[in-house]
Amino acid sequence: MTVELRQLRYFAAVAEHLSFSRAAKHLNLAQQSLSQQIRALERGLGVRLFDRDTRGTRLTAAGQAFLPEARAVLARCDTAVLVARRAGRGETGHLNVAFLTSTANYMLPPVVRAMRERFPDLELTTYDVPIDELVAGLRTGRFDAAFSRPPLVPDVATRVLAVEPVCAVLPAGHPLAGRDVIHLSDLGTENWVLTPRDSWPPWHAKYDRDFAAAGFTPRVVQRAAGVPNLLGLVAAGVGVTRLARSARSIRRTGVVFVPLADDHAETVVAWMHSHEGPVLRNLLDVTATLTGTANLTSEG
Amino acid sequence: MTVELRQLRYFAAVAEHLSFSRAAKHLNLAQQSLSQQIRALERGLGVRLFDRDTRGTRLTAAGQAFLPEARAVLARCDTAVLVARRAGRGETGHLNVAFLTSTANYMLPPVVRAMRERFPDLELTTYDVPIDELVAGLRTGRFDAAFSRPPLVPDVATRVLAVEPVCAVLPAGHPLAGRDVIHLSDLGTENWVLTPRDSWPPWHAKYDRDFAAAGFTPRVVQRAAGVPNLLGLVAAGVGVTRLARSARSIRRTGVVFVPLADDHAETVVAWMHSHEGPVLRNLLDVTATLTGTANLTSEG
DNA sequence: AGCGGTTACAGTCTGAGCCTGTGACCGTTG
DNA sequence: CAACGGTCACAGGCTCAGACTGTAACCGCT
Repeated sequence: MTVELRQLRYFAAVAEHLSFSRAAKHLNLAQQSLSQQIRALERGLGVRLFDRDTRGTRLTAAGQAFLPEARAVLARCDTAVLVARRAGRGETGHLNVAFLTSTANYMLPPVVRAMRERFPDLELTTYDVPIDELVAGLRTGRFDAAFSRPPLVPDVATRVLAVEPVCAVLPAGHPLAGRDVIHLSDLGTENWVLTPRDSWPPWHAKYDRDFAAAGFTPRVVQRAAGVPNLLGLVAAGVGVTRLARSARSIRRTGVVFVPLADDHAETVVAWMHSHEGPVLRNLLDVTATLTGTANLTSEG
Repeated sequence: MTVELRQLRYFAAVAEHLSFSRAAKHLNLAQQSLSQQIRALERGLGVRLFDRDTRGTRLTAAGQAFLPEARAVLARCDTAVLVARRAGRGETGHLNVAFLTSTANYMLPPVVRAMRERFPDLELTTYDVPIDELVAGLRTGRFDAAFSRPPLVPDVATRVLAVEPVCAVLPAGHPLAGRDVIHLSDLGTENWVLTPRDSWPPWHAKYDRDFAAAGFTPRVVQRAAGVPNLLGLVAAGVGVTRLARSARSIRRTGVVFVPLADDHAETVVAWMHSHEGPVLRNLLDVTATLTGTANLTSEG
């Protein structure tokens, strides 16, 4: 037979009280049962741990050597249980989180700050990626979660965190730059700069529907990947574009953001239902808390 | 319910094989029993450790966190068992050993060397003490064992390790210095130097019997505690004395050792039966081995 | 001698740990 | 699409370990 933790607890109690009777009371056990368990432990080890007679109980030298060891085993097991329970609650472990480049500047700081405060022992790794890599990463499990615009694919779960106006982005000095709000149809005759069609087809499909509803097909004179590049082209007078208002913080010169009537952009947290675990649930809880207490898109 | 080592072993096996069926075979257990035990562990912890379906078994994040902890507990327990067993065999622990001053020079080196070789993890402390302190130390438990002349008291157990001639110790140039052997009665008219009567009464009682059997009462002109002091007095011509031959190594000038007919001195290991333990038994075994392989009194 | 305390032995009972049998599910094969 | 072989989990049964109570043996105190 092998040693069991129950026996180590019994042994440590007898060693502490130097009395089977008192230890048994402490353990809520009959003294006879305790005596039996200690004898079984001694038989199992092949070592006498206590000298005892009707006057009392004393540790043998082997018992004295074994006591700190037994206590260390018990303490180590308590630690193991704690580690398991904390991991089970998602308080420890690892989380890989992707940020769509255009949302990273205003989403990453509050999310990372809040997660570090709530779960200081959680290891959080963040990635700044374009949309196609983001969705692929979620699907393969490389990313546990992502902050993005809605990817518009059925297998990725999302929850909206923030909604903000979509703006026409015009070169400084543009005739419409001073308006409080304009309609997409007002830009039917402008040159446009947009991201590559293959950068994320579901989004371009939506753009096509939006322009058709406005009654025109945009004259795309240049394509560029990434919001900073689009902003540069607009500032250079190459064309206009359409972006969420929070993109204003990326470039502040040479461009003007004018809200488009009836158009909004959502920021979402995205994940795969099939890859859920306690750490991810904690992240979702934290982001739910964030949306109730702060205007996320104004930061950056 | 609390966690038991058996469950940790089962958990580690399933984690290693990533299969209940294979782990059960490895553990010589029915797969159904293993499944039950793991579920009981998960209920006890309140944490799911494995994801499983008909395709296979995978560790959850909590399971991954728990695995090294579980293995550490099992390893720590193996260590505890080893510590207990080694202590039970007397391979570790502490031993306090006293040496009668006059036997230390030739007994201490081989005893300490042999014990250190046989039990490198045993902590050995040696003391150089006079006979009264030596016996008192055995009785109180301060010393676990002692090397000495026979203390001639009934409650101290002894085992003879060596026997050597007893010699008359004469000043250099003494008329009897050139003899091969003399009788105690030859020294009836000499001045004598001896240790104080109260240094160890049982020994002086024996000295009295020895002198009476030789037919005289020694004229003790000086008393001195300790063999080196006695030798100095003999060298100074103050008187003669009687010592074991091994005392020759303490002082080599001004004195001559002439064997006394029919007189021998024993060197013993001494201990209290009521204070026995595995470490002491090991020491006794080691000393028994020493006496069979070396002439102890010739060293020093 | 009686009492109160200690630990250990003996007999009994209950439930935990193991067994076997089998169900439900999944992937592969013919 | 049915049969097969593999997986893990449920159900029922059996044995014995761990708990109980009762009591013996021993020791120190009064």
